[in-house]
Amino acid sequence: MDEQYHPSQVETRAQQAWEKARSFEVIEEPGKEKFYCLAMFPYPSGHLHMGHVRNYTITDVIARYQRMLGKNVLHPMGWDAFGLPAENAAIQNKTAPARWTYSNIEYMKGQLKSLGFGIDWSRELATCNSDYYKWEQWFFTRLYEKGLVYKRMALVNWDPVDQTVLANEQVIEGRGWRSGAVVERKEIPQWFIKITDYAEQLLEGLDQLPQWPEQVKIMQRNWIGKSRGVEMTFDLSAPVAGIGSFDVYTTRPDTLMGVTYLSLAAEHPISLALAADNPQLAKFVKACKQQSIAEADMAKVEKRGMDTGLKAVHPLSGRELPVWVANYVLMDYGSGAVMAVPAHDQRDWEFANTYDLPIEQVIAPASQVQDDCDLSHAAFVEKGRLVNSGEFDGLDFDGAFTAIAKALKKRGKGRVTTNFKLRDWGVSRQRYWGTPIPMFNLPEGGEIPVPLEKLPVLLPEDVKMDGVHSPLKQDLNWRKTQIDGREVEHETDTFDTFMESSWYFARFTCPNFNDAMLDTEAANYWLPVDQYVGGIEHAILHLLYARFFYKLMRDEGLVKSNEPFKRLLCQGMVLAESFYRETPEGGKEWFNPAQVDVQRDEKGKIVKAVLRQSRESLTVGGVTKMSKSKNNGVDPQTTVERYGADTVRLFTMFAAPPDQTLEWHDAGVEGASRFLRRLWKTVHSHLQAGDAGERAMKEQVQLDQRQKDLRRKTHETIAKVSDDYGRRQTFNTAVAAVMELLNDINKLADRSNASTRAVEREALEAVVLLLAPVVPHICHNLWQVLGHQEDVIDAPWPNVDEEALVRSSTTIVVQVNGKVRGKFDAEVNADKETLEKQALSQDNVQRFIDGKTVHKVIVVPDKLVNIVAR
RNA sequence: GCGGUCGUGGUGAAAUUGGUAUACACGCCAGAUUUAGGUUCUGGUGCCGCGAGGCGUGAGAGUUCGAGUCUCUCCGACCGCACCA
Repeated sequence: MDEQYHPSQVETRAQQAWEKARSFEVIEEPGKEKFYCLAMFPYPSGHLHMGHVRNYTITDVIARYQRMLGKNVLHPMGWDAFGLPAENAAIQNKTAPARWTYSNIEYMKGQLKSLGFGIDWSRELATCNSDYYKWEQWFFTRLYEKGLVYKRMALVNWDPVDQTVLANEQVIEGRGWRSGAVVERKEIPQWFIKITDYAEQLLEGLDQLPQWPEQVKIMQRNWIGKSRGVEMTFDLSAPVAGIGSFDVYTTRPDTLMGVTYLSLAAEHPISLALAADNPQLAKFVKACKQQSIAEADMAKVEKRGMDTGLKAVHPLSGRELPVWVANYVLMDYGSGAVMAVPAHDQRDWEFANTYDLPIEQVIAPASQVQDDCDLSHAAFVEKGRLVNSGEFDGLDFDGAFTAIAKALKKRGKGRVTTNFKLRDWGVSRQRYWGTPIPMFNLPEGGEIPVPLEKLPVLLPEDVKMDGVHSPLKQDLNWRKTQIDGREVEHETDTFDTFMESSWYFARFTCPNFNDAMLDTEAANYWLPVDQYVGGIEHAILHLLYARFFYKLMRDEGLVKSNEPFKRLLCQGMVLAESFYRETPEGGKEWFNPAQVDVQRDEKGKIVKAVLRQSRESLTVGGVTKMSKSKNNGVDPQTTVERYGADTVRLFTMFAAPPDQTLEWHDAGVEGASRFLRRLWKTVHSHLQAGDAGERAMKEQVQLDQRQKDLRRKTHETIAKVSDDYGRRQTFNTAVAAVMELLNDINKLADRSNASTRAVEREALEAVVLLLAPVVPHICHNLWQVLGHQEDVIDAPWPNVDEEALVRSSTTIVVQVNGKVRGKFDAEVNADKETLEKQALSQDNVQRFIDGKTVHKVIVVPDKLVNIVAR
């Protein structure tokens, strides 16, 4: 064994061994317990970033741990290869999106291999491959046949100069990112999948996921947003363009008598009809349309509106109420019309104050005797007791809900409904680099799905991008085709890329199956995924769509279970310190942490940061998410080359619990590297000392106290680390526990007799086994030099020797009035009376209860005695 | 705006079921080895105080024998919001 630890040699050796033995390729073994461990597959952007490294280190640790527990572990990897960045990069680099994507995949695959992830590369897939998207297209046509797909008009961001649709991301402060033109909302025909048909199931399914983080389940519940309310009809006092009424939905029918006006979306048919011969209103409608379709922007925008002059009839009171057009109502949500109760809704309250609309109180606080409440500063939004509501006065929320719904129903003006905030999934994208939507458009209007024998609808890969239009839409040859002798046109829109990421985990079970979307035998062996790991940013959309798709596949008979991901872990972001200097123009020039030296005071606090080369002083910009704009990204490749993959993996797992943010610090990486060197050195010295003393262990030599203590520490650590990997998934505390054990081994540092060496051998082997999932390369080598034939990846996980854990005595803490005043050793399981007596006999305890009366003594066995004295 | 999360030493963090606050590591200080520096090793390191002791988990209140942990109010930071993935 080499005395020095050389990471690159050690890592090459281990990686070659795994490659040669195809260690991570797995097949279905019906007799063996399976474990499907999945990381969210990466978008092939060009380079791995630290977020990827963190994600795949977590799944690799879990996968390797489960393998050592004896399971048949599937840990696959693939590429979420369609998407917007490829189109942008293609324009910039004057190449095709396909070429750019494939070369990125090639490079990033090499990076993943250099990190030593135990991945079954035989199952690799890329979603831009037609073998993959063919089945997605087929599945869409099946959904069409089942009536789960429909086409309707829906809003997009429209760039009037480039004449193209923009993603929300491409709209910067209301303008197109390339043209700079003010972006407009536009309605165009788009395909939708009826996720709302599954809203109830998606909601109920969350209750069957005890191993999901509570916060994710809460967010999904809120997103689905099930509510019970009343849908009602407001008649217009005079019909407009043949429209005599419109519908609104409310969860607060108890406030119905307080409605003082109604608001319509700019795109509402009534708004449009009125705008046709009202130039002022037309101007306002146009202004409303120059607004982002992103909900966050909608919420922040200044609320504006315009009175249409039209009146609507209150369904119960018969009062005529003004109808407004408002910029905060969107046609795509609900019915595109809302009733306004300024007294009891904050948004309506603000709007009413701006435009001097009446505010009429109809709810009084339930706790108060008098009816009035102060509405001069804010709306009263709590539920309470009805006032100023005629026959409904005095009712509480539930009573009013029932009574008002009944009254509306009697007049044929409303009904109680269950509503979901969840909206159907719009899957049409007017872009090139995606899965072509498998539909034929008929010349006379309407469409037919592309039959299976004509699938896949291939996306041409050899294309030129002009930066504005989709090559698909430009290519008339591609568009024109025939079916059954009829001239038809291919749909030129492509799918939302969430489509591909909604079922890739199922395809990993049979990536090369050509006869169907899934090989049901393989799929039902591996699925559901036992452990899914990915960023919290996917907590809602991706995870909801994937759950939905899984239920669709179940109903198609492709999979048998109801939920795709049994256990979920959402990892935190990776952050780094940022540094900048002010430029003469008043901007900020950001410098990468790798170019910066920091100076500290005697307490260790950072006082100054300077540019290493010029010694120019910089401003510390704070710890933020690694990003291009702040130039604070740390390149995984450079770090691996400098320290080795094991050091990077160790630091990543040690620096923070997986679900929290992780701050990247080179000093911390140094520490991880130091620990691995110390581990290597300890094993080396241990082997140098001679015979491991296995005979001593076998012959059950009587151990002295120090040896017993180390054995106990060894087995306590095995228990702790197993719990941390398996149940708690706190890898940082697992690593810390192993560090403690290694510290204890080195403290003992007595290799003079065989029985001590035997205890030390047991401890060191435990260290190597326990760390093998985190730092597999060094452990692969150390396991060999410790004399084992089998690879450490195939070694069984160590067992806890319960006998080694037994303690004869334990430390009892003594408190007086909750403050620690002493400690003593006591026998394990000592009875309460003994502990109380011993605690009271302590000198320091006597000092603190002197002159006081002991009122009560609380004894927590084997832990603590608290004396309450006054 | 709505929904969610998080605030503990100089820093990353630990404290798992309400029971010793700060494990493990970084940084810093001192010493040893080497000595060009670094590496390596040993010891110290929450704050105030000479000490006994007091204070201390974003701020404030509450429940409890006992609160980092539970409850309420406030402040701050971060994530998502349906066409970035």
